Amino acid sequence: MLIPSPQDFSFDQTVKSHGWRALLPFTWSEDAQSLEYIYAHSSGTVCIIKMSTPEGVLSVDCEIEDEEVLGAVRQMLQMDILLDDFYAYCEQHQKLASIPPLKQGRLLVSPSIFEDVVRVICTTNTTWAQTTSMVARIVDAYGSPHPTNPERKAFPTAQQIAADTLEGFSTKAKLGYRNASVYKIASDISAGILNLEELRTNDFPATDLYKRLLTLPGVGPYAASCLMIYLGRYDRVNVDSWARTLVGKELGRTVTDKEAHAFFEEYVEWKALVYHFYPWAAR
DNA sequence: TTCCAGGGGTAGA
DNA sequence: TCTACCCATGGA
Repeated sequence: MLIPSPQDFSFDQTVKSHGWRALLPFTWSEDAQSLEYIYAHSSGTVCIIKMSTPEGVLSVDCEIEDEEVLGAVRQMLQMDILLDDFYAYCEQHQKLASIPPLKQGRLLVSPSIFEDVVRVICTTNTTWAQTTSMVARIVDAYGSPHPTNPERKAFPTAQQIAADTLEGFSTKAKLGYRNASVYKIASDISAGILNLEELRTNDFPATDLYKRLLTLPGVGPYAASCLMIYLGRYDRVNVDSWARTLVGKELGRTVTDKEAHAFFEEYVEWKALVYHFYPWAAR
């Protein structure tokens, strides 16, 4: 089915906005320019959602094509994010002028906040290669298999992880010291103590949302800032080693986290989007 | 062997 | 608030 897209939507820019397309159950084909996601439908069926833009229009191919799948696609590609204010801001700043014509500003995210929380924790203090391995082990060990391609599995629910013991999870997922954090979050969701999805629907002030995210085990300033971006809040930069490198090149010296934050201070509520899509000389 | 990667938690100042 | 230190893991 063909999906009507906002005027300022770019499938290519969204998919390539950061590394999520390389983490299961996403798979990206550079040759076909198509993104696949193994989706656990509420009916219990696991299906493969294939997204591409063969004629410049977003096309979705799935065994199940209903409102739920369409909603998941719109969610993953952030199609309902409004960028008008951000683009107006960019047009007032010469350095950011390239962003609106390129239709940048949307990031690839997961259908559930739990999934993005687990992914982000798996990016902390490790290499990208190890992040992909960690996420792959979680999906392989606990995800529901596709009925006809059982080697392809959906991202597990919190309940599927919590059904195992911490020892079992640690042995299978091998997240190092992150095991306890991810298992605790999954267990709390499964027990009904924690509801991450309410962070999406409730209209929290940004500072409250940030504080709520920081209460999650394994989630610190970097991870919380990442998750805020996925929730459409851009007033905190997820300063990581890459941010320090880029700002360092821009300033011609090595910089601390504090200096990296200071570099983006002028971009008010758009700091994180500016970091992601700033026309860095190195790119 | 040592270092470190898209940091987090804690203790102590 | 800031700094120092440890934290599993696996590749370089």
